[in-house]
Amino acid sequence: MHPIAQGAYAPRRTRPIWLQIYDRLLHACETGALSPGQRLPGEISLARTFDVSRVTLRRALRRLQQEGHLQARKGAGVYVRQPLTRWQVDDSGQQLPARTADARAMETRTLSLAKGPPDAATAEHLEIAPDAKVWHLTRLRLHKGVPIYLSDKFFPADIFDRFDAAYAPAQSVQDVFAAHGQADWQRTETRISGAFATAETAAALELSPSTPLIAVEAYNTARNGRRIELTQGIWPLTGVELVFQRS
Amino acid sequence: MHPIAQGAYAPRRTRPIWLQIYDRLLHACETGALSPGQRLPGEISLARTFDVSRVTLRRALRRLQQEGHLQARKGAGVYVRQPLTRWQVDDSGQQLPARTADARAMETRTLSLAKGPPDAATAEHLEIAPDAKVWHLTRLRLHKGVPIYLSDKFFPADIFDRFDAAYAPAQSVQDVFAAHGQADWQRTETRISGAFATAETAAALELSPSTPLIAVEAYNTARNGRRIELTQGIWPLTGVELVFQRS
DNA sequence: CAGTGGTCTAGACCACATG
DNA sequence: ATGTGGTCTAGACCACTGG
Repeated sequence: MHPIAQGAYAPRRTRPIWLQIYDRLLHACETGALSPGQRLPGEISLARTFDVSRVTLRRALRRLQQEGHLQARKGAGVYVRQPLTRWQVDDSGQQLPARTADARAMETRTLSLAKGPPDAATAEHLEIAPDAKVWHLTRLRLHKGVPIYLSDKFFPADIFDRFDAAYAPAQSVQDVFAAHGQADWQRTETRISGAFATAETAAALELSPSTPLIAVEAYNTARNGRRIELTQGIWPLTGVELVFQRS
Repeated sequence: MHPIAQGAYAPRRTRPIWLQIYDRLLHACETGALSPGQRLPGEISLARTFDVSRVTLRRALRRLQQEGHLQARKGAGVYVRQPLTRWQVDDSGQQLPARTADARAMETRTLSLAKGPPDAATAEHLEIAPDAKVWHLTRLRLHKGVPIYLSDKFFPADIFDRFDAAYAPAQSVQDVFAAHGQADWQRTETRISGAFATAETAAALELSPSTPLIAVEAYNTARNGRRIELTQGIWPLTGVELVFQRS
């Protein structure tokens, strides 16, 4: 028998079996008995090991997936995720690029960049005409190789006529702003809410579908009051901590 | 047959049955076919209505509970929740009490107020000695009678020697600050992360256990740098929107 | 191809809330 | 006492992944 499953269960009335299994698996993740990247035995096998039905076992696994400790891949198996980052975003002043406890381990991957007509909601957010054009930038941020943040950014194309050329060298939005004479801007509004992973967003973040997420929507505004950027981003509910500081 | 369940299901490969049931129930909540406060038929009956097993039906219900549209009460039934508030908290400047779109519909209920020794973590957060004393205030905020925010607040007792007397008249922390000569303070740090409802927190917020939550931890600091308040609060993941604005 | 996770079924027992 | 939701079981078929 696998060592994780050793020992009898506490009475069911004190704590459901599936939560006791959750406890043991979580403990195994935290102590390193299950190491990141490792593949778990199959669910049928695991259920036999824990001496429960597959349904009960899956309930424990589902909770661990929602919390980001495990990730199931259909047809492949259940894998132990890298421990989630407590990501500290300092959003005071004009400090846009998030400072991180371990900034060198952060990687930004550009998934797509294209110019086109905005949908109605985006046009309204940016306070532009529906027939104007916008740049649409989709990026993924990874910490130690683990995707932790997926964002869509929108910029009015009339202001940033050379977005792609300015962005390409360093994948830096700040560079784009600077190249278009937009050095003086401010993060004027940040909205935080909740959501659940769709099939697509789950795939991008390497999470199980239906995982709870935190969603952010933010505007950057130029000195003259014009909105020059709309950001919509999501990250896993657990394992990321957002920090707002004021001196 | 209940009208909500009318019509055949789309092929299972396009969308799982439980998600199709979820879709229909959600639509019923949004259109008012299921009105707030209403009790749903029992799960066995509902499963028969939707022509699925109880397990499949419960899967749809669970998702709706996680999103705050429904709430199950053991032994009593499943009820339709009041539509969730999009709660806008303006946290700029010294504006502590959250401004709300409909402030008159907000109610604050004090659950407990007591003076005692802090636990180790609280002492560290408030930067006080472990053997100092702190006031511990637990409150619940309701919008239109629906609990949406549960908070624990801690204050160093050496500063606020008459907390209870100053707090009682208006249930106002600001009044306590004013009565102790602490008019000049600042919200210096706000940390946002995720969590899941325990049995206790679920009961207080009238949610189903294991519902995903957003958690906030914040400090208020006096002019001299002394931390005078620690707040730890939680609210349902969905249905609340936190807004940070800067002019 | 075999094995995986995703979905679904038809039962069952329990603790709990309500009338 | 009845009915409720919470938990659990032992099966089954499917789509997908991998060797």
